[in-house]
Amino acid sequence: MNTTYIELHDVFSAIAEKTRLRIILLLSVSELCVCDLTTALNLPQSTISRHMSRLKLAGLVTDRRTGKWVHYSLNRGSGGFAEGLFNLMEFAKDQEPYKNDRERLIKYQSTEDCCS
Amino acid sequence: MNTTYIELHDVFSAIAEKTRLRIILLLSVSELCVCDLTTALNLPQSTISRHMSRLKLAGLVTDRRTGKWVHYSLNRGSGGFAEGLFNLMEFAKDQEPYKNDRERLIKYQSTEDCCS
DNA sequence: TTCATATATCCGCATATACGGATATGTATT
DNA sequence: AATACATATCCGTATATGCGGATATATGAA
Repeated sequence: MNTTYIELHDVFSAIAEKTRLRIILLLSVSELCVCDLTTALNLPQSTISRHMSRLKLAGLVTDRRTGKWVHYSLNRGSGGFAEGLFNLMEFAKDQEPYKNDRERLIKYQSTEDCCS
Repeated sequence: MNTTYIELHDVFSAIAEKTRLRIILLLSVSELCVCDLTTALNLPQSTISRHMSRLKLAGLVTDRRTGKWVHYSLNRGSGGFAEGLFNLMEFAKDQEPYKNDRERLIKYQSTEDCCS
């Protein structure tokens, strides 16, 4: 009985929040750590961390610890549902605020480097 | 400037509610009027009507008036995004409470007939 | 062990939204 | 017009959830 039983409501309510949508759209580009997201979205660390925990619980992201840093990435290939959602959302990647978020992240990553 | 601009958050927050999910899964079987949904879900009419208005605003359903009755159906083929969502959700149709809702609706439709 | 840094969790507050009875609107029918 | 029925909207209440500073935990360096 270890089959992952997906509840539509759990997944959709995890996605139905503006900040978490921004996070997902950023993660669709590359794996990121909490400090990356904090900078790109200009939000307190506790806010980001809380959202990541929610996304993880819904099975939408996975985390990987490397020393002090925790790297999050989209949980692709986990059976198809989450993957299907991510693909559907792609069309919005050049809308705001997603496009701006991506640019801010790239600019930041090219200068500083929180998780070296 | 009449191109329908889809906001991810609007659509997902419309879907991320338990009753509205049940409504969408029922509509994926057939077009229904408010009285059908009220019976199948055993909820007050005002509750159903309010949810329908929300789903319509998000572009997920369309309505069609016939006399006193308003028939709602899924807004398929409206560009792909909503359609894609509906297809993704199909996998859950035999989970509860969706399966039970469907059976209750069918049983009711075979006896009474609110919208004749 | 002590300190610094990254992340997670706690907690009180503010806000958004679902609820459902009451009421309004719309559409026949007589 | 008066009535009946289906649906939509209003409104006060209850609940869920996001917020962010404070604090706890985890890891590595000195």
